[in-house]
Amino acid sequence: MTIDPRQMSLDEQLELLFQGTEYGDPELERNMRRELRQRLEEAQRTGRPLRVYLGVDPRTSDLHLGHTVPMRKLRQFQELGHTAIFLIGSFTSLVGDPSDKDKARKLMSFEEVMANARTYTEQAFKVLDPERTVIRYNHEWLSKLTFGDLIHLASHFTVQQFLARDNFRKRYDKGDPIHLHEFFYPLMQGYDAVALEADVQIGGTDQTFNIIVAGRKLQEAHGQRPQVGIFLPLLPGTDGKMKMSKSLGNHIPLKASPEDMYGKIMSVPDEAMPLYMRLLTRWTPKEIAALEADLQAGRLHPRDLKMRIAREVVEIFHGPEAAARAEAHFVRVFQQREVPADMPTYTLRPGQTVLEVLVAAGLVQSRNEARRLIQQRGVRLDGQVLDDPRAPFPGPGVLRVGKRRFVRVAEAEP
RNA sequence: GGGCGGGUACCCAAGUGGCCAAAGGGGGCGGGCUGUAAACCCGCUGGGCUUCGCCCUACGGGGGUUCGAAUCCCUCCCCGCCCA
Repeated sequence: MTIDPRQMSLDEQLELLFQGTEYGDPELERNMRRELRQRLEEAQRTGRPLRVYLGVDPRTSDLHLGHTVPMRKLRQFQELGHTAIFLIGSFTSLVGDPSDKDKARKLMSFEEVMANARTYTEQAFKVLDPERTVIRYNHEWLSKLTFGDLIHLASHFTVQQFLARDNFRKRYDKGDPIHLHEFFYPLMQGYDAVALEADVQIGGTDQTFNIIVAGRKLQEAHGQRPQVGIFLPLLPGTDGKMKMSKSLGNHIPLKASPEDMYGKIMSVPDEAMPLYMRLLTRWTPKEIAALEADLQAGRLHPRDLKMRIAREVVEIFHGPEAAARAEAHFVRVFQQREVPADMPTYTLRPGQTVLEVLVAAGLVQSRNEARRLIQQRGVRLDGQVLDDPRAPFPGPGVLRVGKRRFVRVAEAEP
């Protein structure tokens, strides 16, 4: 669905672009709205599209649902005819953004980062329009800065400004280390805006400092008009509380299988569903309000709402057929407690014990783990609990560990 | 550079010679409950084994004292605070 900008008034465009955004400070939001309106108006008048960018740091090998929130905002700009720049933080990743962390991050090697960057770009086009996306890498300019350049950039800021950021503040107050190089991160990101001559930068609410304080200031210092910051709420992870991130282990990867993505969404606590609806689905605010009203009135079971959300999200990334299959799988395995349609096969070798099969089939990580699971009655063959690790394996069937680990055990070929 | 305080399992954090494979919390996993892989309750959570117990490896690295060390000593590395 492409939006024809000529069919939307300036104010309608502005409304769309600000939909779902979150600004802690109403003053900031007013200013950003005003500035964006002005730029949209200029773009329309001069025919020069805005340069809108979103940066991601490829510190891990996969994008997750949290990344897609600002990416979809970028997509909206694309659809309104603007230039979308997907910036890979090939250089900033080496340091890691201190914004969302309460501790310093490991330094990474350039090789690691570039390997991750490749997988990022592939995954990014699940959301962005490849025809209208410019991919850039910030090592292109950041690695060329001299020490003198760095000092010049740094001279625009005070230590107090940095220490006023709550994440640095907290670490400072707790006596946790703050490494000097972490202060360079906002400078680097700010310089990205300069190098890209960005009109707009999109980011999560944790990016306020990097975008507003660092980016705008450095652009001004370089004689550019400061960019407009568009901020989106942070998507909570599978724990329902903390920001989704791989390092916290609460992420849902984009490359998860449809079944896995569906299930992971179902495992997110109910309380997080309002945000999931708003940040991940294609539903309009009106539709969301109606669903919430139904939920309130008891006409809609919380689980059913979650299932709809899960299906919608899987559909966005894997298409309608895969989403339907994922839902069927979920109903079958978790509601009806039946075995899934597909599962890996393990071929039995003569004389194997229960314990040996569990290990050999890769269902457990160690023999002790297998013993524990057996003791906890978490191992079943065709529904029968197996309670003796040393017993010979009974025979072919569906071997299940816990709720979601399955292997079809087959008889050895004669 | 000096003084003081620290470095404990996936994370946070107790423990200051044996009762410590190490309290507690989080996370993860298993079970129960549930028309949710939600919430809630119970349990488990280093590896190996001939498993009411035994062996190995583990409390920043290395070395030592001791019948015995996460706990004491030496040394090295790293962090915080104060001073310079």
